[in-house]
Amino acid sequence: MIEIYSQNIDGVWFSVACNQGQIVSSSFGLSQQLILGNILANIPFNVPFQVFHEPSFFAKHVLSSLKRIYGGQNVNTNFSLAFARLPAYTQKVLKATAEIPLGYVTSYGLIAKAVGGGPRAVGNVMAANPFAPIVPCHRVVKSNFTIGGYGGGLKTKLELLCREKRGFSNSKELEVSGRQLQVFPVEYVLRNLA
DNA sequence: TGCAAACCATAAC
DNA sequence: GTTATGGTTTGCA
Repeated sequence: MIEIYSQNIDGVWFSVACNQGQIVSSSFGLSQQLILGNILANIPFNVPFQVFHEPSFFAKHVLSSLKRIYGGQNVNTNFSLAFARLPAYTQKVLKATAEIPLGYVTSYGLIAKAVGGGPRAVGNVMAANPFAPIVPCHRVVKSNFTIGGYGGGLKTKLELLCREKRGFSNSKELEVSGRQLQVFPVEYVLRNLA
């Protein structure tokens, strides 16, 4: 049984679907209806689900983590995510994205170089990210450090990145599935907006 | 700058 | 199988 919880914290809706301690999907946004739609679209069709009003202990923990991620705080996102039902390539891209640290961004193209495939394919995975904002797809931008797109709206993406600003000044290299992935301070994005 | 072409995994048909 | 679809990138005028 998949359990679905949603909660409004300080004017923003957060929602999570979980199954025995594993997160099947998560989402956030201004409209409860919209994010519930996201959640429902991402749960498998052959598993029964139920929507709860009172969060369980685990759900409470997840929801408050979502809220803290939304607030730009450093959060341990070591949750067990339901990757298994996703296509192999999608898993690789999401896992690479999950490695991008707070305060940094990278580009669609660089992720593509690290995990294979092309930039547009990476963009497609981002657009369908079932685990927002746990898998920080908002930290992926265009190669020229303009913002790119975002499911929850560009304004939201920008606000998230602003709150994640940590004053780093140098790029750095991550190791992702055996290859290097370069990440850059989020300031690179924020600086070229007027 | 702006436009066209190459790009590549998915989902839908 | 085939096609349509992007949260892209690069090259060239």
